[in-house]
Amino acid sequence: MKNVTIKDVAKAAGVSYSTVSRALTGSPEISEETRSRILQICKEMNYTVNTVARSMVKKSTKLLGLIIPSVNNPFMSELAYHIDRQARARGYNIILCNSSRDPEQERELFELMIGRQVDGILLSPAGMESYEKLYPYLSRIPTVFIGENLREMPESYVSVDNFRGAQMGVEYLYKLGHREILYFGRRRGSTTHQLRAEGYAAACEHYGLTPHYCNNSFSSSSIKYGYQLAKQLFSQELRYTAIFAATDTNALGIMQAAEEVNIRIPGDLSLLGFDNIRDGSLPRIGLSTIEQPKKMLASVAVETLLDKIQNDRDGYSHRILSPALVERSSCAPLRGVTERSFVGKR
Amino acid sequence: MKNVTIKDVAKAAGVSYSTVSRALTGSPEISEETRSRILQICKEMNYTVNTVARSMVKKSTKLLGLIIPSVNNPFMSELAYHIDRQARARGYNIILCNSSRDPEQERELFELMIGRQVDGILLSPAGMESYEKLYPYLSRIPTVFIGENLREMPESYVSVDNFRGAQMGVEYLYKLGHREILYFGRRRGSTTHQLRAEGYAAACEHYGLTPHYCNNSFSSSSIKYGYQLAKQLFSQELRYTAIFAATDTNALGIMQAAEEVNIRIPGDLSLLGFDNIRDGSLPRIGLSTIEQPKKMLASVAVETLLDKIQNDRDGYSHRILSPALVERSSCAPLRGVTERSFVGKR
DNA sequence: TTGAAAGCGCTAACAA
DNA sequence: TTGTTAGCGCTTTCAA
Repeated sequence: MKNVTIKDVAKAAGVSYSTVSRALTGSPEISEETRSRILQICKEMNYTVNTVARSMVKKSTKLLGLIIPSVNNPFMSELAYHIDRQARARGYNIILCNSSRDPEQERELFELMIGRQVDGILLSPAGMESYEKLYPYLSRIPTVFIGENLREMPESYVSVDNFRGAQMGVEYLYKLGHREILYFGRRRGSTTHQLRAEGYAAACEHYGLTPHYCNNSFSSSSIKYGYQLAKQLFSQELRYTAIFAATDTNALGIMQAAEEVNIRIPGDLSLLGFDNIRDGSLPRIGLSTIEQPKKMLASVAVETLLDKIQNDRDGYSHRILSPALVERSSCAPLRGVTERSFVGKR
Repeated sequence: MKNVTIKDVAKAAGVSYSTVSRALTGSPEISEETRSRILQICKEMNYTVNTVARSMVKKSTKLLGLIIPSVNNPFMSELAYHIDRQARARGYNIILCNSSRDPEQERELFELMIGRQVDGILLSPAGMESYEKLYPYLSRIPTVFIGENLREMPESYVSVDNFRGAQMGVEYLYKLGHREILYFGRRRGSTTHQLRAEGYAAACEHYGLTPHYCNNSFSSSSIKYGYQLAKQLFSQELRYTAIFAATDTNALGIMQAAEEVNIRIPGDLSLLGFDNIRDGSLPRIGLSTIEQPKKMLASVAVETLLDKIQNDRDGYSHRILSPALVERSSCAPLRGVTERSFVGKR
C-alpha cells in the first residue's frame, strides 16, 4: 500500500527528482523528449502526485470549506451540489461540514478549516449571531457568506433580494384579488427573514393592506414547526384568504395542517411560499413560491471567493440576486376584489 | 494573513519548537507546568496547528473521500448528512464529490482522492461497471461501497437487503388483497435493482402470482423517467390493482402521471415505493414504502471504513441491513380477495 | 524534562 | 536542459 513517490520515479527514469517534478508540473524548462518519457514511466508505475506535499510548498490546498446548517435540507443540498460542480470545474474540492445552524459549531468548524489550510470558506450562516462569533477569523481567511444578507457589514456575501421577493409575493396575491394576507413564520435573528418581513410590510403599505403576522418563535424553519404553528392558527377563526409563508418548509407544514382540518388549498385558502425548494414541485403539492436562484447563488459565491483568493482582494462585495415568481397551483384568484371568504372553524 | 507557526510560539515561550509540539500533541514527556504555559501562549497568539504539515509526517490526513452520484438527491443528501456526523464524531472530515453516476468520473475522483491522501473512500457506486473501473485502485486505498450490493465481490460493502425488501413489499400488498401487482421500473446494470426484481419474483412465486414488469431503459431512476414510463403505461388499459415501484422517485413520477389521467391513489390503484426518501413523507403525498435505513447505512459504512483504516484490515466485510415497511396512505386494501378492479382507459 | 536534527514528498531558486 | 539544495510546518527519534 506504500505509495510511489517522485523519487522512485526519478530512480527508475535515471534522472534527478526535480526533473520529474518539472515533467509533472508542466514546467517549460525541460525537453519534450524527457518529459514524455518520464510521464510514461509515471503511468507505468501508477504514480499519483501527493497533493498534500505539494500544498505544503505551494501554500495552497485547492480546498474550499463549505459550512451549511445541514445537507439534509433540500435548499442546502441543492446549493451544495452546485457549489461542488462550480468549484471542481475550477480545480477546487470541497470539505463539507454541517453546522446544525449553531454559531458555536460554526466557530469550531472555522478553526478546523483554518487548520486544514483551506484556501477559502463558503458559509451559509445560522444568522446574524454568526457574524459576531466569526468576526475574529474573517481577517485570517477569505470568506464568502451565502444566502444571508449581512446588510452593511464589510464582508462579502451573496444573497437573493429578499425584500423584493416578498414584495413580489404580495403583489402576486394582490393581483389575484387577495386583500387579507397573513405573513406566516416571521423570525428574529436572521436578516434574511427580517428583510422578507420588511418587503411584505412595504408592499402592504403600497397596496393599502393591513399587515398581519404569525410569528415563529423557533430558531429555524421546518415543516414540523410550520405544522405546529398552523395547527394553532387553524384552531381559531381564520380571517385571511391567503397566507404568505416565510419559507417553503413552513408552507409545507401549513399544507399538512390544512389537510387535517379540511381547509382546501387553493380552494379555501391561497398559499405562497419562499425559496422554491424541490419539494414544492412534487406532484400533488404544486406549491407556488418565490424562487431563490440556487445555481446562480452557488456560482456567484464560488466566483467571488475565488476572486478573493486568486487576486488577493482586500475589499468585499455584496451581490444581491433577483428572485422570481414560480406559479404552480397553490394560489387561486379571489372572485371579485371586494368579496371576502372565511375559512376554518367558526 | 501570515499564519502563526510552532516556531513563533517557541520563540515567544523561550523553548525549542519540539517542546511546543509536545505540549500540543499531549505527549507525556513534558512537565505540566510548561505545557499549560505554552498552551496559554498558543491561545494568546491565535495559533492553530497546520493539519497539512502534521499529515505529512503522520501519513494520515483524517480525511475521508465521499463519492456519491449527486447530493442533490434526497436519498444521497440524507446519507451524506449522517456520514458527515459520524465521521466528524470520530475525528474525520469529508471531501465531497458528485460523480453524476458516471463510472469514468468515479475513476477520476478516485485518483484525485488518492492524490489528496484521504485515509479512505466511501463510494455509492453508479452500478456494477463501477467495480471494474475502480478495481485497480482498491488495493491502494481502503474503500467501502455503500448502498450497492456487490454480491460475492471481495470488497467491503454495506447495503440494505433489497431482495428481502421486495419480498416484504409484495407480502404487504398481497395481504391487502392485491393479486395483480406490477413491478415498475426494473433496471439493468445495478445489483440493487436486480435483487429487488428477484425478491419480487420470488414473492410472486411464493404467493402464486404472475409477475409483471415495466422496465426502465433509462440509466437511472428519477421522477421524470417514472412519469414518462407511467404516462405510457396509463395510455393503455391497466390490468393491475397495485404497483410496486423500484424506487420512491419512480413512485412519485407515477403519482404525477396518475393525477393527470384521473387515476386515484390509493382509490383506484395502490402504490408502494422503495427507499423511503423524505419526499414520500410530505403532506398530500404519503407514500407507503420500503425503508432503507439511511442513518444505519451511514454509521455502519463509516465504522467499517475506520476499522479498515485503523486496524489495517486486509479482509472485507459484507453488511446487509434489514429493510422495514413504512405504511402511509398510498396503499389500500382490496375488498375481497377474489374481486378484481380494473382502472385506466378502456 | 528538554533540545537538536532528520525527514514526510514536493516545488523552486540557484548552479552547472 | 538538468542536478543540487533549501525549505514548507510539523512529529519523532536520539542525545543531553
